[in-house]
Amino acid sequence: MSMASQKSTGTLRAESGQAKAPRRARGHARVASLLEAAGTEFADKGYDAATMTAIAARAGASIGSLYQFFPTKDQIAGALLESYVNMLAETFHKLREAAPSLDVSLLASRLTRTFVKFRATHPAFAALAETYSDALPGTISIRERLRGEIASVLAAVAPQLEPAEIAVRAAVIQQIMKAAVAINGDTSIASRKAVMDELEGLMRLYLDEAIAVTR
Amino acid sequence: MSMASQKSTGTLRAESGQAKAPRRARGHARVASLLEAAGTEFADKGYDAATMTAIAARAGASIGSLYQFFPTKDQIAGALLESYVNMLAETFHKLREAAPSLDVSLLASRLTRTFVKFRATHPAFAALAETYSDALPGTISIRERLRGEIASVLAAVAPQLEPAEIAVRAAVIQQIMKAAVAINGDTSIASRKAVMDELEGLMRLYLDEAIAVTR
Amino acid sequence: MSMASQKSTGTLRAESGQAKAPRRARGHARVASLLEAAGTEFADKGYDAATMTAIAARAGASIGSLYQFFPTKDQIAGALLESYVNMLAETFHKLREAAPSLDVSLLASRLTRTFVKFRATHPAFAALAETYSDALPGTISIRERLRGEIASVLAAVAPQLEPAEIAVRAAVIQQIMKAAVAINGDTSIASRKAVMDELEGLMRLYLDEAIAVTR
Amino acid sequence: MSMASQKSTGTLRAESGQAKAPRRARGHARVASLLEAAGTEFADKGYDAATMTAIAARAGASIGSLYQFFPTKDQIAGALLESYVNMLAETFHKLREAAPSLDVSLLASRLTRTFVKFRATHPAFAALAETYSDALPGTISIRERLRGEIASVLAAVAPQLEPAEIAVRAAVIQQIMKAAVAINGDTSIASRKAVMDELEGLMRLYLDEAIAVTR
DNA sequence: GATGAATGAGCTTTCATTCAT
DNA sequence: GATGAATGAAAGCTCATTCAT
Repeated sequence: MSMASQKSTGTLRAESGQAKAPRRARGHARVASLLEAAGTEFADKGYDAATMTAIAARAGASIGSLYQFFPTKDQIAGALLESYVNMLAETFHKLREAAPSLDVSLLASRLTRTFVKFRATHPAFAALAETYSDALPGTISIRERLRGEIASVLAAVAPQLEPAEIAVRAAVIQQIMKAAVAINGDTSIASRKAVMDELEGLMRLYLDEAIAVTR
Repeated sequence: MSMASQKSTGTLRAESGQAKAPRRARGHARVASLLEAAGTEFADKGYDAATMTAIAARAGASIGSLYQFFPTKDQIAGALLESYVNMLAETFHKLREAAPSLDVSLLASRLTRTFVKFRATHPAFAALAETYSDALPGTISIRERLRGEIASVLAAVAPQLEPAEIAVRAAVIQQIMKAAVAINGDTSIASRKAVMDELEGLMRLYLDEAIAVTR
Repeated sequence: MSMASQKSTGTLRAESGQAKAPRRARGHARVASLLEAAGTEFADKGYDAATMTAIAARAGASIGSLYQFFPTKDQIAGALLESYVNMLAETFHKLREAAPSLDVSLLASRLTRTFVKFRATHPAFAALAETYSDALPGTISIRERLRGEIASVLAAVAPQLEPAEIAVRAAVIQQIMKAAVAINGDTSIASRKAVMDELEGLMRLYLDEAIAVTR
Repeated sequence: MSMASQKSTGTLRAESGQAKAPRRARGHARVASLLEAAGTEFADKGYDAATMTAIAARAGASIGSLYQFFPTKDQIAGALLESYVNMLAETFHKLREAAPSLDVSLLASRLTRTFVKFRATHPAFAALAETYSDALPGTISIRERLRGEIASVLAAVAPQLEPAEIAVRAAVIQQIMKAAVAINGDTSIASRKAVMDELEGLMRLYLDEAIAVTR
């Protein structure tokens, strides 16, 4: 088992100095194709079972080339995860801007489907987010960061809420979003569509309550 | 990475014939201590990083002895997971029996805390449930089985609901229960207590709606 | 480069818990043959260039078998070195007992040739002693230990000397012994025999002085 | 282990054509800084553990630039070592000129400290000298060359000695000089100062004998 | 049944060296 | 000449599993 195995050590990205940045056009292309390859590999196999060799092979690169830019398995996973989080943050920013002019039920729908859609497009996200679920001490975890984004969307539609109240509700909303992903990926559920609608209804209910709360 | 790694092979518990049952009291004690050792090892390291050698060592047994009872890593994990699921089923059975005489808010509280408590007592459960989240074709997954248990509790308090309706609602309730676990284990949340209460409120709301739906 | 590389880290045998002791006859045989193989490999290639794979191959063992008993390269080197040091200590003990009844020139000869002979019989000793020349903090280095042995021989023939005086002279004697090894192994010296004699003369001179010093 | 590792291959400096000489001032500065960087890297890590990449980095040069001037690791080590040997030769030349007018005890002191001082100023010397201790067939080893220098100093103060006699004594003196380095670097010796003095005394004794021998 | 030795495929990582720009 | 990307053999080490005693 590698040192990077998430539960065997608490260190994780502790030592992960940033992956060496490419300084040439060729390098940029390589990094991009390596990240993409890593994405498919992690999605296919999960973090632990994914191998550096396989990632390099998928990218059509030599193992040495992979290590040139990502000196550890942790680091390529970290880089990938960071890009995912940034994309998600971007999505949330847009949602925050659109939110005030949005019908509550539409907002509920958007929120409920944000993670679901993202996961469909970037299937490695779940595997990595799970592996890197705990933050380093002194760091902000992915979960925490995304919760902050949700909070800012919520603040945009329910400005009258206290920050503490927003934080609590953002945490709940985040869980509903995650639940939607779980449901969506659970092939053992006969009527997934119905459950998804139910979840969306719950989200709407919950948002309504938040918005109406002090009115 | 091991060949047994869940995602790297499609085999999983495929070959898992039942772990050989011990014939004598001596054997039962061994099996029990091996399972316990596996539990702490999996909880500490996660499925992938846990090693058969470490499990045997924790149980004070030799590696050969471990393999006598559990011929693969999969099988000891499977046996452990099964025992956990049985314990949970037992909990749900009790809850189902108590449910009709329970206040809705009390039932909400019980449900919300069932997984939370169980995870506190059996920390390996989460690690294994995650690893073995997907069922073998033709098998029933853990998730599915637990959802069935939840459904039966729900049926006990809302007998007027159609089976399909119950199935959908059970799926949602299961997600709220999982959310509770997530919240409870997320140290990055400032006011975990408040979020837990909020979640319990949501559960109550949802149960109320179910029970009242056609009345 | 390995973490065990002597100069890149100050740690060396720091983490080297003792190599796992064999508990079966077969294991003992294996350990013996592995140590012997390691001896020839280290002698041939030096510590850094020696490979674990080559050691296992020389012993006719699988790489796994080697690691069963010696979990790191450091540890097999350490075990080997320790056995060498013990053999040398034994030699010194015998010399100490014989010393009082020995002619000074004979003692000089014996001392001068002790390391030379040992190195001829155990060619890996030099390579390892060099690599592990620095002691861990709180540990006693090989050099130090052997110096102690020399001191005890000296004390046996010059009992009137103060301990501090003995320590100083033991250090010098040790250097002459090492010099003898160097000379003996230096093929670029035309008249090695003559130089060896010269060195032996120097040793005799130095011993004489020590013995006569306060008489 | 690298292919260049000295003991693993018989090649050594065999292929070491001279490192390409730079044509311009710019190049000279580069070479100088590369050599200096190599010096600190070898001193820090030892020959094996030192990496070409690290040397280039220390010099603020690219790896390609390093290889432009020193096409192999062997060659940069060789060039460095040669510069060291030349410096030492220079020191010996001066000593030879001063020797006739020097008190024997002063000469003893100078000789004893020559290597000690040099090593303090050029800590990589020891690491490299060790690595390249054996000469290529047909070549003259460093040790041999320095022994020649010592011989010429000795000849300056003891002109009546036969060349063969001088060669033998030079070999012994060289060993005492090396012993001084060893003592000086051995932190496990309580009274290093006393041992150094003792060694100097031995050197004086030995020189006296040489000078007086046929007078 | 218990024990612990044996196995070897496979993993992550390193680094001297080469090459295209 | 400088740069940094590319390469891949090879190293140390792990661990599920098998087998002889």
